[in-house]
Amino acid sequence: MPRTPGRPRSGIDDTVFAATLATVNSLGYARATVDRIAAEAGIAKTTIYRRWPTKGALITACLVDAFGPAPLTGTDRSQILAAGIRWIAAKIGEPGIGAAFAGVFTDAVNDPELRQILSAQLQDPYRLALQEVLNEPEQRVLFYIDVVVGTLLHRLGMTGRPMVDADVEALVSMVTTALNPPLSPGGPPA
Amino acid sequence: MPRTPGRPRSGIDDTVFAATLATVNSLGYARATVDRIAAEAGIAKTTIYRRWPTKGALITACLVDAFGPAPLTGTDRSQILAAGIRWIAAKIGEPGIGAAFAGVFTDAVNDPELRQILSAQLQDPYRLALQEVLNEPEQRVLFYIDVVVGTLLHRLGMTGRPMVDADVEALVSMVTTALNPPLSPGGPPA
DNA sequence: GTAGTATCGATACTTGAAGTAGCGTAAATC
DNA sequence: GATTTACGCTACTTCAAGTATCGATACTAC
Repeated sequence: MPRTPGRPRSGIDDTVFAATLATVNSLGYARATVDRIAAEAGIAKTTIYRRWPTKGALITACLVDAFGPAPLTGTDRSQILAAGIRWIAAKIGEPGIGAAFAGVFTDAVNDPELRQILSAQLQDPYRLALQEVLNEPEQRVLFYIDVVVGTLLHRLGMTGRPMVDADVEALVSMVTTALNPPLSPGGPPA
Repeated sequence: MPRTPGRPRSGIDDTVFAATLATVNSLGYARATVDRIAAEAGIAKTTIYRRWPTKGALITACLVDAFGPAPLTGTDRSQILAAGIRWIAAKIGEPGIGAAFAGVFTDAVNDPELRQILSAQLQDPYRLALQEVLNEPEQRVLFYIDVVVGTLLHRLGMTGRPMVDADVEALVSMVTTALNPPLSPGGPPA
């Protein structure tokens, strides 16, 4: 296994990710500057910028690492979707992750390049997996993602606290009902 | 009608609000600096800071002015809620308003003071009106607001474009179904 | 060993935006 | 006219993102 010459990169990615979440958790997203994250990780700020081009890219990579693969398990489509909703709700509730997610989303609103990074690296893998397992068209899956993630982030953003389990279950019920609409006495919806 | 001595404030609030939306619409929220908004309005930046303590407070006041009262009309609760959803979706689709809304919301995530302003001045009036007209408890109405506003903002944030009518109708259907759950063959939900 | 290459740490710097201070001036009341 | 309050203007402070540079370090190739 021939390696390229030069000093190899030290394995500090995990250290930086942990420092990022810890800093965001203790200081909030706005005060989690790259300087402070670097200090928390015990490395130089310039080292961070050699690996990730912008702060948004760093946070996105951190979230991709923190989320990992979605456990889309269940015996039918409703159960699979419900598992996915409970999983993302729990992740957003973990210390630092929710605030980092909301922060980078917020930054992406007016930054098309970051939006691209966020969409491609964070949303698309889960969207594609959901399309496969639910056998639903892209537009429909994107709608479910808007509903679930938007709701969870709005709650976190307006209250500062993650959504409580009872409301998560209401969300599960609402979305799974939309996925498999019940036949109503007046006939099925057009 | 006795007036206090001193030079009266000139009636520039509407001019500033219009300049704010115009600037946000043409440049995006991030580049809509207070300097540029002041220039667009043809006044000094210091005049803006004499009226609103922070940029977030300015944007919030601008949104309160732009939204106005919600038209919660209809013959039953579902129709009233549907009218409210279509109204806020249309408002968020207007040029500048959606971007300004997403921007302040984003800023509020890590700014408790701004969150307070946003909650008290923008959300609470509509929440209270909804509680009255829907005859639902506060927690339930807050959940609906999270779902509707969160979904609309997530779509705008991830795509840069407001939600199309077909998806707004899917949202209406989903939320009104949750408001008045249909009796399913397996029995009503606990 | 030496040469070459790529990374790290450290310091300093540029840029841009939020918010503040101070001052002269304009428009009102008394 | 005296007082009071708001405006325009310029300059300033503060902070964070991102960049530039340079010496030191850790590896490969010979």
